[in-house]
Amino acid sequence: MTSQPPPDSWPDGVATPLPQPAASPVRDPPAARPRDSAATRQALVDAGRTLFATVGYDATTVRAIADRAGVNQALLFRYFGNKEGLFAEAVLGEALELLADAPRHDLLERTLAAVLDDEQGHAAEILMAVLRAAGSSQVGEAVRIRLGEAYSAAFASLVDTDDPADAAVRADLLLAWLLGIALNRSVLRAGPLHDPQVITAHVLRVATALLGPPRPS
Amino acid sequence: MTSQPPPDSWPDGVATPLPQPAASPVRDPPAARPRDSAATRQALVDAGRTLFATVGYDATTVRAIADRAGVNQALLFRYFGNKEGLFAEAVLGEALELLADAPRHDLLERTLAAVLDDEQGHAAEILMAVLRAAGSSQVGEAVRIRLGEAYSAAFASLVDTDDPADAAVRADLLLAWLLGIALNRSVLRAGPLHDPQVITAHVLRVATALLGPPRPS
DNA sequence: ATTATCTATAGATCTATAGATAATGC
DNA sequence: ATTATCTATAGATCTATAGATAATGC
Repeated sequence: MTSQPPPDSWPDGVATPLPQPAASPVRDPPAARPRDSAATRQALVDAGRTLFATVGYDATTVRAIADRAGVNQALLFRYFGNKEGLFAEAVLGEALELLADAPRHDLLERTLAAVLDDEQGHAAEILMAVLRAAGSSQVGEAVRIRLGEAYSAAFASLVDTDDPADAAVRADLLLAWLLGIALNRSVLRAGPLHDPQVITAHVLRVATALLGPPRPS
Repeated sequence: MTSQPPPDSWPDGVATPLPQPAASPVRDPPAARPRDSAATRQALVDAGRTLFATVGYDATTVRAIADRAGVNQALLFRYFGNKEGLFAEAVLGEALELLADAPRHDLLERTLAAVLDDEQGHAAEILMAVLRAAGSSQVGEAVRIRLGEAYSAAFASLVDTDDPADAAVRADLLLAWLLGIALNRSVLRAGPLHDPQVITAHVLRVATALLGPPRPS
């Protein structure tokens, strides 16, 4: 209600409006990239992924994406139809590929590492974008559900039980945990969950209690 | 990209635009409530809390709140200054009160119950609104942090350790879990995490592993 | 000639305000 | 006279489109 200084430190590389590469005041128009539709598409996909990951779907504007990509905003519509189209390609498509490529035995470790990756590598960005979109209302449920199911199924294979329903519950509980951790860290940048090693140790330890047989007895 | 039927089933009582009480086509203007600023304020607070809880802060428009409350949208600004002002009062203020009133010994059970409450009682709505706002970018970090710290501190008192930093980490991990569960359930309405009893059992069981001494040995 | 890119703008919101109207309190 | 409520609208976005311009390929 009072001062509320405009968020001076944002999630990541995304400073207040957006720190174009280093905005030296005047320079020749950014090399006037040679006409290259593939590169333009890719630039939009990359910019979109980053922004969706750092500020969420709703708060990411088409113009911000285009600006970050250094291309005209009309091209986003030319190549992806609309904002949702770009999201589907830049985030959902890549998230499914990511999962498809992953070996099962270290799925938890790898996903956790992506969630905890402060340098926000490729995988981490995709995951964050998905997780943040899950909190938003715009992006169609159908898509979220499709993706959720894929991850659910993958995690369910880690659970030590014969009951498929039980496996699904426990897998989703574990995913929910990762989601919560990711969101906590994205908001409270320097909060208690800042240290990846500490988090990993706790999560792996406790996950055995969650995934293992119901009562070790 | 293709059909994407407009979300026919929304989180809760909030159907597509909003199902005014039962919209019988023509009726006398809703009883033309007698002038009552206190009641108007309260109606706005209630409507805001519900909408923030079900569709999130960003996606909740001032007009939607006013419509749901059955009052003119200008009154929202008259009484709360702006959208953030209403959020602060309807959600943050109440969330802090909620916590202040809670006895410590069953804090986890009570919070969990609020998260899992499908009828979306008062406490559940407040909590959901907070949790969803945490995923949004609009609502000031300062506020989220303030609130996060309050809950963090409360949960930290549950942890069985002498190291305050360790207690904070584990408390936040538990909170993160509740946050993730809440979001999962708000999105995947009928997903694996639909049964409160099952969830409660798992969470309470596993929480002992998280909160208890590092290695029971 | 084809295709990538840009300009300009329509059209739909959405927050917020200024100022008029109407109901109470005295 | 005070105060609650409503009307009307400014001003800022934001998504999306139509159509012009300019760079390549032949």
